[in-house]
Amino acid sequence: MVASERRRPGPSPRFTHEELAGLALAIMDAHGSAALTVRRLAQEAGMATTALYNYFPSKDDLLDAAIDAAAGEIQLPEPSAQAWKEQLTSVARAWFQAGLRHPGVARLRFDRPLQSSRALRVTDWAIAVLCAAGLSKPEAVAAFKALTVLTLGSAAAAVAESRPQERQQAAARHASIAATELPAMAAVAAELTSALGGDQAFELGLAALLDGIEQRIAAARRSSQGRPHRH
Amino acid sequence: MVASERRRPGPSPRFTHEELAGLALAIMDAHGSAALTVRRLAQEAGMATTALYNYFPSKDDLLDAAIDAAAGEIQLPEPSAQAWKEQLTSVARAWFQAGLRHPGVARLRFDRPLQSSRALRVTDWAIAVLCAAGLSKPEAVAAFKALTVLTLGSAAAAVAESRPQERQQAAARHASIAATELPAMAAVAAELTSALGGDQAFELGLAALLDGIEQRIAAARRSSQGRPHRH
DNA sequence: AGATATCTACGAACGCCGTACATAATTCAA
DNA sequence: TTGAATTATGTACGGCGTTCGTAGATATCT
Repeated sequence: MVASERRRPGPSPRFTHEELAGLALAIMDAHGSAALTVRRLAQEAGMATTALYNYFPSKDDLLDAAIDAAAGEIQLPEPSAQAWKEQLTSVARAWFQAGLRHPGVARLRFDRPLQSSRALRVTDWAIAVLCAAGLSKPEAVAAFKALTVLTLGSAAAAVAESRPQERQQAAARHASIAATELPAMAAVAAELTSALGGDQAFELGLAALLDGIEQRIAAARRSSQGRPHRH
Repeated sequence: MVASERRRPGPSPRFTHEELAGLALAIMDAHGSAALTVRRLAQEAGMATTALYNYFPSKDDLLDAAIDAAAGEIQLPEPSAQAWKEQLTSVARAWFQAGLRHPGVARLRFDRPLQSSRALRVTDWAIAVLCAAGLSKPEAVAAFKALTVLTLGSAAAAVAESRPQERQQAAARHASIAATELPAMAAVAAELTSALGGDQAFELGLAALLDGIEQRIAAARRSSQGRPHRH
């Protein structure tokens, strides 16, 4: 059974999985996620189209590898129970920025659950921080999921809204909003079109979400200290 | 210029846009968003493939119409400044449930900004509620964006995680987590695999986010009452 | 009524896509 | 040297969104 220590004949591979994943990521970054096709990646790598299937069994696995490469960019500080809020804020910001830097990666979070090893490293860190801050296990898991959804969702939405074509259409629509039918939107039309909407929404959402989580922690601590044993 | 009041010769269309959009939505609901192809929709409608292009100039516009149909299901109460939190909670829940009912629609929020008329109706309502609750215009816009990202992102993530194939893979991965490498995840492995994870994360995130927004409103009110005019 | 303009419906075809398969070329162990 | 294992290549298939030329239906105008 341990006989998998056999030799490895045949020509040596011309690329590593890392190189191909990085190249795929670069194509998506430069030309959008729709531009990443098997044919194009093979061409830019200088190999035949179907040779890619010696590295990845399907395009799906190739995408997973590209996501993993992007997830590797996130730096994680040592968990600290006191500064949990600041730490989660800075890591969420880094995650958000990585989503902006790699358009088309953030939205993949909502197609498939991201389970690559480098992404799990972030998950593990965040859950450790949330548990150390005082959340119960189920609450920590739920809070982490809400944080990733807010972070990567904001990044994906900001990317979608930042495409020039979409910006023009949105601006035109906002300008033509009828005050009689959509009074509230007409009143805030200027804010809707503002350029940094995505970042502001993320920052407000992140701060509010963490404030709300802090309240939950305080409430749980209070109730457990108020009547420590129900007798 | 007003001469566009001409009559309309030619055969009468066999379908309305609403009918086709509803049929497209039904196909996505039953068989997943990938199953909605131009050819399949035409076949189920009993028409030739290319006849669809007499109704929608591209598949993109067809998708917009399907999203619009789903957005029409959301019921909106009369805005009330006192009960803003309860109202936003119930509407966000309805929005989330609609996302679950129509898998593949929620994730489209992160591909394109959703600007259809029936979706804008919800936007208008929510911004009116947030402004009436005491938020400034930019804050109301940012808070609304954060709310939609959390709501539809949670729905999209819950849909992605609920596919049987993904559930199996996730369960297998959680079971094989090495406690030495990912200690926090190993400690909460049971919670990670739990079935209702998506709903719980959404509920916690929604409650925490609204609590955080309430804090902001209270803080703004306090500071404006403390020194009402700066003189 | 007939002619005409305008609309819907259709079928064939184009250029993409992901990928299965058969085959050739390369490299190692025996 | 021989043979097995592995990578690389070219061809081909079915499906996709979409374009285009054309045929049929119908409301208006002469």
